[in-house]
Amino acid sequence: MAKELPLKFYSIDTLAAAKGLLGKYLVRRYRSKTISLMITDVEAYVGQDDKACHASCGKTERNKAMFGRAGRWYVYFTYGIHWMLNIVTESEGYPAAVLIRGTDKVWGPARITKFLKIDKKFNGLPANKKSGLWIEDRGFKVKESEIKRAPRVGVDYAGAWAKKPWRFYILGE
DNA sequence: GCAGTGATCATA
DNA sequence: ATGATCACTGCC
Repeated sequence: MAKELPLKFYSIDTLAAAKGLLGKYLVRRYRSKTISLMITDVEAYVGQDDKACHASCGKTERNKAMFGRAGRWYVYFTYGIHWMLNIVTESEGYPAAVLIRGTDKVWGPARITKFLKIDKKFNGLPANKKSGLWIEDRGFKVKESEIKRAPRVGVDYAGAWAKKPWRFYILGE
């Protein structure tokens, strides 16, 4: 039982979408091979008021994907080496996204993109089979009581927003 | 603990 | 045009 998540799955409240993604499978079709990883760690970035969100300083060439339709990928490059994978949420025009931070087999936002060969090409593409990168529901249920919360990582500069427990994860860490 | 790495953005 | 910044990783 593997059901591709419809794009409308993402056009809801970002925190709800973030929690909903735990236990789902990130699937990459690459050179006739299919790799799947269960999502276990995510962070929510919500709107222009969120000082930790890239969109807090307005729309730019880099972050415009976050302002687009839900269910698209927002992929950006940072620290000169790393690609970060996010899925856009909520309604078009409202900048919000969920960062995929960890999976069962590969942990670490930059490691995931490296492992799955994800780069700028995916920025703005829809999360469906056609794009080669999508998310599936394979029937794995995550109980609300199993979801742990923590402040987001690497956003100390964001003042009060840095304290918001918008990181959601299951298993260890 | 902190260097490495380079696209992106603001400033000019 | 230049300089600062950066949702990280890996090595010291």
